[in-house]
Amino acid sequence: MYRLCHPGDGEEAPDLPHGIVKRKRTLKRGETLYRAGEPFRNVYAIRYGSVKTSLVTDDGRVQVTGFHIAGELLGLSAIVTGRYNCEAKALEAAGVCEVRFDQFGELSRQLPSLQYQMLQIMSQELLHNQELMLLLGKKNAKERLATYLLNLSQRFEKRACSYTRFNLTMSRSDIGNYLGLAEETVCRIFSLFHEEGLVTTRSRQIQLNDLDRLKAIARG
Amino acid sequence: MYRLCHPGDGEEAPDLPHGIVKRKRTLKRGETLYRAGEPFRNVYAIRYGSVKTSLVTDDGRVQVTGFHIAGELLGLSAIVTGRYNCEAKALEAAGVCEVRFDQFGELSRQLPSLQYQMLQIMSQELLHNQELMLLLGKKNAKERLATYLLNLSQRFEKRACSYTRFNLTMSRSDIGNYLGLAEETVCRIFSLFHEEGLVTTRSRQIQLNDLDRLKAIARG
DNA sequence: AATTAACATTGACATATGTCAACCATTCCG
DNA sequence: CGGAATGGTTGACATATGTCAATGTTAATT
Repeated sequence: MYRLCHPGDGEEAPDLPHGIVKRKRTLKRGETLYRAGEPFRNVYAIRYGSVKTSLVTDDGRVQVTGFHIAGELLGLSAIVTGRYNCEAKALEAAGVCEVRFDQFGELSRQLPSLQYQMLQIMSQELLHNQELMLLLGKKNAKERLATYLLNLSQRFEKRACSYTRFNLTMSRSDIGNYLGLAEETVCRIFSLFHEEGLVTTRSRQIQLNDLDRLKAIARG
Repeated sequence: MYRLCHPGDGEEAPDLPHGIVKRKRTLKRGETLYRAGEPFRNVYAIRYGSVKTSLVTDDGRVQVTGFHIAGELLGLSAIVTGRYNCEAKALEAAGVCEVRFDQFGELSRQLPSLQYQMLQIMSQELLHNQELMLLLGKKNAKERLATYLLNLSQRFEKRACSYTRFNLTMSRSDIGNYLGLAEETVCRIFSLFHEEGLVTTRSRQIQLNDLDRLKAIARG
């Protein structure tokens, strides 16, 4: 499978012409990659670390729209308006490849598979969004959190990371915000899952002890 | 702007080679265009009428994921898996252009703008999904319904239809389902808006009497 | 290492919205 | 046209989750 940028420890990805097209960039925890309203120039492939994206409404409410980890692509929803509609912020030290979008047309003539790949990525994101709609529209708090944990788990699995034990780089408040729940509700459900032996949490470290039961909960 | 298929009364769109690439199809009210799990072969451009898409969970819960009107494109989230993940059903008599997806690669070599167009459309959809996340995650019932009505209004406006007076082709139950609300709640809010003179409803006909105030409500 | 700030947890209580039920209005179809 | 089916409305009441507040814990900073 074609990759815009290989996630990993920092070796240069061989797929694209060097230099012009992509540029590496590192972010400290809390640093902003782009803000809502800024002109759209680049998409970003995450090499390592994690990034959250969020929208702000006129009246100041915030909606976290996603958490993104190594191998994922950021900024695609900005294509249509030419401006980023959300802001992207590093949740921990992170590295990204900056890919200039205005060179995409050119690039995909040289590399026809890129076009196909792009459709795949965007389609994947649409699919994910639909699952999220289901979560936000129809699931209760337990189901939401279980679904969330399993989704993270799967994404780590794809990236050859441990999928039963990982670090939640986002705060409870971020999780709640993303899932349409209050921070306190997230805490309570974590405690509940902990009591029932489903997960073991120590601060932001989490271990999933019973994937099957979690799946059953996620389904309802 | 390039169009896959011109919405309207049925004249053949001149943009694409006839025949091979696209085929017209008409649907009666309630008829299914595709079902979840079916192999993905086509995307569909709606020429007239309206279509709803919905997901079903293992335990039988349904989530309406969208309502689609003339000029909009259906099926893009199926690209990545090769199967439709939701089902699409006509809300009223409708006409669509069927566009074979396996000819897209070929086609966009002939018509380079198509590729660009495709990115635009998908990006637009991602953007819309994010607004929906905000709605489902952060807005209360009144805000949701106001947002919904305004969104429909805007889409009709783009298509040169009346944007203050239109027909809701979907049931209250569908609207509620889509917005993460009970059918009864939707009814109550409609009644409330009606009492306050914001809208005039007679069954499924609706007239928006005060867009500005609706906008204020939608924002919170 | 001590101090401070940010984050997490838990309890008590409030409330928006869901659920259940009865009834009314439209639309569909023979 | 009439009767049945589907869809819409309203009320009474239940409840999941939010809000507010107090306290504990972890991480950042000097």
